[in-house]
Amino acid sequence: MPNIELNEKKIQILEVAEKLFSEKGFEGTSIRNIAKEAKINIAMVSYYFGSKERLLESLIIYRTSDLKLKLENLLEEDLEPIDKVNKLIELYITKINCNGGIFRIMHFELTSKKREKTLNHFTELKKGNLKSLESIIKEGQNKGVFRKDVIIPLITPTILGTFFHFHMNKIFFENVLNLNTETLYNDYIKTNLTKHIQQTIKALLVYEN
Amino acid sequence: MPNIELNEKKIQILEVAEKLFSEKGFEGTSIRNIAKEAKINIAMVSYYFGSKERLLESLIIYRTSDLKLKLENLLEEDLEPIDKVNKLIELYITKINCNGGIFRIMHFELTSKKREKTLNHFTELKKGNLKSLESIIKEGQNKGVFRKDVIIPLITPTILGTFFHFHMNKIFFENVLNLNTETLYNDYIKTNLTKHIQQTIKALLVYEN
DNA sequence: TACAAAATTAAACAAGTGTTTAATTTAAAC
DNA sequence: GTTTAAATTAAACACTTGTTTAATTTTGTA
Repeated sequence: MPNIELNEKKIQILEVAEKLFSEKGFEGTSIRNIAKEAKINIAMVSYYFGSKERLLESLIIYRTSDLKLKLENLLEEDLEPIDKVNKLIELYITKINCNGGIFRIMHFELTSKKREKTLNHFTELKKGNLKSLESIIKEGQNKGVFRKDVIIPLITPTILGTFFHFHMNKIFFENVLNLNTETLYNDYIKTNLTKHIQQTIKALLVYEN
Repeated sequence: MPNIELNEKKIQILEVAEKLFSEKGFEGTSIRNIAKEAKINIAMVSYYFGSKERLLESLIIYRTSDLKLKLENLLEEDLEPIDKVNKLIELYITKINCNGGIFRIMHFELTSKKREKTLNHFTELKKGNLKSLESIIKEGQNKGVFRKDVIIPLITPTILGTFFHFHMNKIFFENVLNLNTETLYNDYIKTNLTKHIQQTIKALLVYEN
């Protein structure tokens, strides 16, 4: 196995792997599939990454490394709490939407009992994200603009879950909402779905029963 | 291949398959895994269901057949729209939660490009569910208790997505929320998570901006 | 008891899996 | 130009995959 850093070739392999994993799942994608699509020899995956499992690990780190940073920057900005929440939602969606399909893989494959060890990096990421969200919400609660009886850890499932569920039922929603082209579908996410989630979270945070 | 109806043995196989599929994914589970766990010969799966793919199909039909009925019954009940929505949420969660892990499989595996053909039954189910939800919401809108600018098809992603996302990150939330036993975890879903979703949807539906 | 259908089995099938090997080519350094 | 390390390759490795076969056992019926 060569140097641990990512070179051009490794990135090329990662991106092909991401595409195939997101289309056919981790188990459903063979190294030969990846090699063929990336036009490399099947031995190169083991040569560069060590194993298929470690390829997945590299992919996750490759894709998630800058999200943490962006979230932390958001905390420092001079914005009202509700605007921070809206920006956080937007950040999540654009980030996830721009990155091939890795988040779909994470959402899925990383929860299976088989892959508990690969989970570590992902768990740390999630804990960090939750902390960022927590500080925003608490700021809003202290300012008296957010209600205090919301369960903060359950807000992320609502944000991400809504998005993922929409994404996972792509074919269904393309059909129901008449999103015939890829552009229409992506625009719908960028505008309507994002707005729906923001509207939902805002209502949850400020609505007095 | 014998009779198409389900006998005791077929159900036993279905339930083992459900367990393993939900733990390790469809591709990650072999017929030999299923056969061993169900204590049957590996040929029996092909004998009873024809193929692994058709086994999955049978499993989905087996698990979803009564959900449609229960939803339609809910429509007929004499309840306020918001109570119907709350009951619908509760129905979804208990139904999904009681059924091993098939919904997790559906959520995932049925969205991959590989399995488009198996999708049909599932798509019909989703369309029916959406219609039921739509009629409840519109009733509320006509009565003037629900706002009229919500995008109805996006409500299901928020309900189910929140639940699934929580479920998929089980290990993470067990950790964060100190749900050390299986009972604690299930109770949390039954009470707090359900309430969170109901609270969220209610806020979305009645909150005036 | 005898017969036929259904259920069950072990074995084999061909194809695909991730990984390793050892040989060869390419690139870089001296 | 020679030497050394890295990159790339085809072939083989042992193993698992879903499915089928053909033989055997079990079950139900007349």
